[in-house]
Formats: sequence, structure tokens, C-alpha cells
Amino acid sequence: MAKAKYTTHIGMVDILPGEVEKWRALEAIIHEEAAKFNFEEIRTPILEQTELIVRGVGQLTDIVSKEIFAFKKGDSHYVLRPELTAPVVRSYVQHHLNQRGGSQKLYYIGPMFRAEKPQKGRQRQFHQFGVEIMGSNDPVADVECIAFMMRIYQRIGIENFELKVNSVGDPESREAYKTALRDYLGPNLDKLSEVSQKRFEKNPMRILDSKEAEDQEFIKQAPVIRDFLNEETEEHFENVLAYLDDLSISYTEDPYLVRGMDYYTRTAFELTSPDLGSQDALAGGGRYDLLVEEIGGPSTPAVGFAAGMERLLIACEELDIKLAEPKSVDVYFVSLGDEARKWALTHLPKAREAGISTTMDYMGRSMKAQMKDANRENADYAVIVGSNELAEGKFTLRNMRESEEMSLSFDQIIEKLASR
RNA sequence: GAGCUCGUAGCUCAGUCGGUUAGAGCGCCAGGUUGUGGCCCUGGAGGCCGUGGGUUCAAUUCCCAUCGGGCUCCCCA
Repeated sequence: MAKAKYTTHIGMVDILPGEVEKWRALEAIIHEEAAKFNFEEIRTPILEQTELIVRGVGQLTDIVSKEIFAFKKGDSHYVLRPELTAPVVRSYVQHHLNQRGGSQKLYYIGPMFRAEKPQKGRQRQFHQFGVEIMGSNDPVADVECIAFMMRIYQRIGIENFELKVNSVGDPESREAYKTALRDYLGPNLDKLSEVSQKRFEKNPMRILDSKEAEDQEFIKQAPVIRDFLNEETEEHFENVLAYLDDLSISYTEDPYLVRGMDYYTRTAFELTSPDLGSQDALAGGGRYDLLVEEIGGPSTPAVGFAAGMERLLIACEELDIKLAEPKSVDVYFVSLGDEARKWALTHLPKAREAGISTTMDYMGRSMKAQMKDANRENADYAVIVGSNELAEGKFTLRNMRESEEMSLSFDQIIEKLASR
């Protein structure tokens, strides 16, 4: 075999037959559960305006500052979407979905793009599913969102994970907290890691997320945001936690959980798994009460999450969870000679019309090779057609699992297979 | 973007302390069984040893670069 001249770009992968079945099974579960939760699917373009993502996700985030695929054509600035919250909000505003009344419960599945160095559980094109609940600031919305997320993993059978929850505060609480954090960290600023020092002014909360060894002892004793929440936000958070308890969803309160997008307010959560290696986040999300307005829409509270589908599939692999059955076909038509081959070709459609999946040899091979192919294709039955069968109008139906054969007319075969 | 590591057949991997035709298992094709798969036996196809350059009489083997994978950091799904 010649070496492939053209290959996928780095960090972009083909999903091949054998693998695709798992994806379809996963997607089916997501669609089914979304229907049970009364979420409606939304599909938005792969390309968005660069300005939307910069404003929406945040100029200073890693995603925008170094992970974006962007290009210009004419006067338009295009970006391959790195996440879907900002685009969904854009769509909500553009099409005035608030006018549909009530809160909007939306979900999505699709590819995202980030120009990162790939490693296990991290690709440049990857897939997420997620939910956005627009228009409600009720803690019930936060918790339904989390409940949907947990339900997907529960249905698949992934139970080895940790749900971390925090409140990152509203703007008022957050300013008070940032001041307190700077007061606390300031005296030791020179002892912090380089990255943390850089974040001190603009985004001191991200220091809490640091994994640098030298930062750890300071983080351990840092003030906790919860002590700075104003009454309303504290009450919201208490309700979220209480509802989670009511639903028996176990969680860890992590006062130092901070998330990568600028738009989060109040509730923030993250689902991590020890089965994933260093890229251990299965899913993450939170509330973004200011984003709709930021993008030019009416002041609208909202909450959502996004989950990585590749990571979910990696976890399945680690846990030996089989999402899809091996493929099979109901019946394989084995034909001997031109007459029989023509008969097979013209009778395939009749079987298919009766709801039977069927195929035949396309390479004019020997009977043995055809039987071998039927076996490889995991056929339940083979129908063997030769000159004897054509003359008698009775065909050999072989049960490939039991290795038993009987002689039947074509109609009898269809009847038998269709009524299985 | 930084560090480490790996890159031999479709797949999983041996091997060459630089030296004539580069191996195994699985898979693929064919035959053993001219009308019967899965097991077994026999044979066959398939590799410029990731790519480019350098050192050398000679490179798949050593050196450099590059591309791609894995791990870590950063960050996130």
C-alpha cells in the first residue's frame, strides 16, 4: 500500500466504521433524554463572527487569546466555533427566542474547534453536547441543567466521577472578593508562580485554579468567595445545593473552582473523572446571567453546561462499557452463476421492502468466499441460490448461528425473516 | 506555546552493537473441499523501516531537522 499523500490535519480525526456506531448510540441517548427533559435541539453554523466569540467568551481567556481558528474573507471575520454558549446566545438574541415565552430550554450536539496541541482527550476538532436554559434565574434551572448532565452519564453507566460545585458570585460580590484576594495574596506576590503573578491584577480568581506547586500553600488558606457573596447570591447558591441534595445528586463544594470562560456568574460546576488521565474534565458549566445583554440582547439570566463527547467515550473505553452492538445484517444472498446472481440482485429490494437488511457479493467470488464474507459481515442467515434452487423455486436458507438449513420458497423466506 | 518520549506490513509488535533477498502474530487473497462460513493445513500479496537532509565505501540502524502519535506543563470538553 502506498503511503497516504493526504492526511487529516493535526488534532483532527476521522471517525471510522466500527467507531461511528458508538457515536450514534451516544447521540441517541442524548436525544432521548433531552426529549424526556423537554429540551429542544438547536443547530447553529460552524462559523461565527470573530467578534461574537471574542466578546462572548472573553478577550483574555486562553480560548480566545491563543486557541482560535480564524480567517478573513472580504470584510468578514470568520472563526470556527470553540464552544457553543456564545453562538446559542447569539441565535437566541437574533431570532428573539424570548418572544416564544417562558424560558427556553435548548440543547445541542456538534463539533467545536480549538487550536491546541493535541493529547489524549484533547483534539483540535472535538465534539460537545450541552444545554442552555435561557430566561430563568431560578435555582431550579441550575439544578435541572445539572440533573440532565448527570442523567446522561448515569444512563451510560459512568459513575466514577466527581461533581464540583461553587458560586463565582455576581459582579458585586466578585469585586469585593477580588479585593480581599489581592489583599491576601499581595504581600506574597513575589513568591507566587509567574502565571499567577500575571493574573494578580486582571483575574486574581484564576490563581485559585493554579496547579503550580509554589502556589498551593497560599491557595489553601485563601479567603473563600462564599464569605463575600451578597444575600441574594448566597441564597441562590444555598438553594442550588439544597435542590441537589433533594435529588440525591452528590457533589463536592469546591470554593476554589473557577472556570475558563469570562461569562460565568454565580453557579459554576465541573464534572471530572479519574478515568481520563490529565485531561480529566468530562463536563463543565454554570450560570451566565450577563452574557445575553453583553451580546446585545435583553437582560436575560441563563445557565448551561457543555460535555466532551470524546472524553465520555474514553471513559467508556476505560470502564469497558459497550455502547453499541457489533453490526450485523439479516441475510446475505450467496449466488452461484450469472442467472443466480441476477436473481439475487433483483430479489434484494423485495427483502428490504419487507424490512429485512440484506446484501450480496459484489466481487463475483466463489461460494466459499461468499460464505466467508457472510460470516465476516455477521449475517444471521445466508440464502444460497444456484441452478438447482432456481429450477425448483426453493432456496436454501442457512442459519449462520445454528448452522442449520432448510429449503423454502422466496416468499416463505421473507415471511420467516420478517416475522422474527 | 514549552519539555520528555515514540514512529518497522492494514493492525499489534520483534529485529538490525551500520554490512548481501527486513521478520512474527492477527487481518487480507487463494487453494485444500469444482455448492457451504466460523476451526485446521498450505501458499500468496502487502514494507524505498514516517519524511527530508547529513556523516559513511555502505544508513531502516548514528546525527540534525521536520511531520505525526503518546505523556507532562499551560488550559480546557
